[in-house]
Amino acid sequence: MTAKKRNILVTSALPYANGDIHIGHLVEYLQTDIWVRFQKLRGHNCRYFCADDTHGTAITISARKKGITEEEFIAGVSRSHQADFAAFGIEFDNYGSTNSPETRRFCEEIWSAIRKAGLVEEREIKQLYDPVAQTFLADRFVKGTCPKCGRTGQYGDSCDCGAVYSPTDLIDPVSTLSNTTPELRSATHLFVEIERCHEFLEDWVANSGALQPEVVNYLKGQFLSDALWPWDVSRPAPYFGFEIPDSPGNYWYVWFDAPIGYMGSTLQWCRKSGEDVNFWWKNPETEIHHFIGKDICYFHTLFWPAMLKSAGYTLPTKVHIHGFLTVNGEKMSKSRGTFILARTYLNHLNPSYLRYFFATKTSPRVDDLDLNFEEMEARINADLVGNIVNLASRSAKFASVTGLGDTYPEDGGLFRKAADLSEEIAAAYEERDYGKALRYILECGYRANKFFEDAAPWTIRKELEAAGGDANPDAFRRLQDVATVSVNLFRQIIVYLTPILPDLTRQSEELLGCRITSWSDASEPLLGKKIGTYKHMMTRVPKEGIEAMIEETKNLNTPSGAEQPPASSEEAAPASEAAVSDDQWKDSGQPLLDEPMSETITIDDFLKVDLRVGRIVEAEQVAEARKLLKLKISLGGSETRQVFAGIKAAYPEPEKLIGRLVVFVANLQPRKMKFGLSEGMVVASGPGGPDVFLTFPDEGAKPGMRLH
RNA sequence: GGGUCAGUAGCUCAGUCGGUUAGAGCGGGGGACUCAUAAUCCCUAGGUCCGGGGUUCGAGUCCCUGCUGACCUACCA
Repeated sequence: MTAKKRNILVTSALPYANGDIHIGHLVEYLQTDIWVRFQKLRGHNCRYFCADDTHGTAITISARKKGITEEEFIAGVSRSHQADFAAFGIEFDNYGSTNSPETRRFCEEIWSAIRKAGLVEEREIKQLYDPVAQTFLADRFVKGTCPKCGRTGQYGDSCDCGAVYSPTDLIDPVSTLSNTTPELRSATHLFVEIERCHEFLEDWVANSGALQPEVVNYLKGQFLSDALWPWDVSRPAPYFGFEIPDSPGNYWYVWFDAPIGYMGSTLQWCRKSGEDVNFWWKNPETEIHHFIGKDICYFHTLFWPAMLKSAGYTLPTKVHIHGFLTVNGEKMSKSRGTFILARTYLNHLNPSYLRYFFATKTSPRVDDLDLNFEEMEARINADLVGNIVNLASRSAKFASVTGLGDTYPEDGGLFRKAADLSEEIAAAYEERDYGKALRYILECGYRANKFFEDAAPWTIRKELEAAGGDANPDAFRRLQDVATVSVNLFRQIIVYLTPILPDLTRQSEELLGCRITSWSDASEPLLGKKIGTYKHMMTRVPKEGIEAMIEETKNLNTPSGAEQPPASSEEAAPASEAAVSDDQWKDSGQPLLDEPMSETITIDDFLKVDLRVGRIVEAEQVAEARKLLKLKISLGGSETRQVFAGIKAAYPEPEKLIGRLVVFVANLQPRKMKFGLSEGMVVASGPGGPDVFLTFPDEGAKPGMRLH
């Protein structure tokens, strides 16, 4: 290892102060934390800074909903974020907030620099304004009818039909904040003419080495091949953020101050620790590493370097860009129970599992990363518990009897071999290729277990016992040798794993009676020590923990769940009364009890569902399917849809359905099923199985008619 | 429609500058052992390296083309 001590400043993207930390966030913070711990273990002067991203309209809205000020709101979120991070062992040197005097200081400095550089232009733009909520409306806060196809309930920027437009083009626009009609107002906005940095950016992107090759391609093809659009960095009051000093009534857009929050957080730490902020941000001898997700690549690879460059700050040494998290191969989903909050995870599973599993999946590429629970279980159980922790468990049992010898015994070159891997493993960590690092580390584990197996210390112990006490010093010596080797091989592995599993290191230190403070500890054997009694370091992944976590996530997200716990009982009460009421039909209240009413929706919500009268023109069994019938629904004219409906048990003779009219959900996203594409849904009631009852329109209805 | 990336054993992946019989872990099958959290160790399973062309003495590895998938983008990030 080179003796040169590097200065390394590291950041993770600032989490937005508008929601809880979930496992998707953790992909980034865990991989950054691992990288930082690695650099520190290598003896470098490394600091990790982060902060909450606290500005913008969304924060104001959330605070209002709770009836508190924005400052109160973000303070609460910050506490919760930091608690979650700490529980996962993510250690920042400073965790700040963009709503801080330190961040404001840098905003002002950088702003005046880009003003001076002639990058700022003013322009009038027309925008929808909500007079009730007293705010200008971003695209996603306006809904209305698409000017092209006439669909209702579309967002301000685009329609499901594919049309793209500006919110001012919407017919009957409605503010989603107040449900009132917004008015058109014009306002002055400030734009950064980033195109003036085009040449610099092109060069930096291509030649700095700061970006992954696929990112370079992406930026070149997607942005740098054309003129760069001016960047709108201001928002008119009221806006929760910092007022622009030379443009009263205007505020910096949240994305202007977010990356500057990195600097603000650094300064905060500098003030506490007596360091010079310029040593970290204006120093060619200091490296700056940003870890971000691919969604915010644009801001960090174009705007941010342009801002830094204009203000004379150090450009990023490396922007480490990672992909998104999927769960069981799909996007995280609230209803499937895979939109898992950090806290929910912590309620059921050991954070080390996730640290380890994410590490196995981490590569320097921008690829998405999949969390498959079965795979996670298998890898933790096999790699960590079976291979590595088990090595400690089995060797410590003997080592605690014999202690470690004073000289390192002959081990067939195993210790040497693992020590020789030191730089390769380090290189893999450095490149953020933790999966590769772990492959090397696990090899050490296999070799160590094999050594232990071949040496068979349990048979040596039997020799000892047969001889009775100390009567066989040779056997004792051999037993001590085996223990010394295997404990040391274990310790090497633990040194290498320390960035990923700091808790496991702590437990190992206790067992070994010796701290692990440096990467080079892996190259020096530990000798002449007593070894403590082994205590379990890690248990296998509890299946029920995973299930309970998913269950809890589902409950957090269903209307009848934790948010409104009394809902079902309250609503059930009147239904029970109905059951005993004296109406002539004597209908039971049971169905309503079985499936309580959903929460209230607006007419717009309802209109989203396009219900049509359809005629079943074909109906057939799907031989291999347990529950499905294949239907062809005509909507009149030549319009037909193929549908797979789970009604086989209720309608065992599909040919009897042919010709009948049904109510049909016509705009449901098509779904690929095992037997083909299902392009909608027929409406039916009942609990399922044989008790499914299709809904038939009254006489006179024609295929294609919409239900209102 | 344009772009980026990927497609290697049931699963997750490794395969450096093109070079000899394509690898690992998990899982499966068989065996051994008992120190250890049913963990460990040994043996084994045989995949047209997505398909098709081409370059080459030689291609999983380079070029072209097709297919499939993920993501981005579709004249406001």
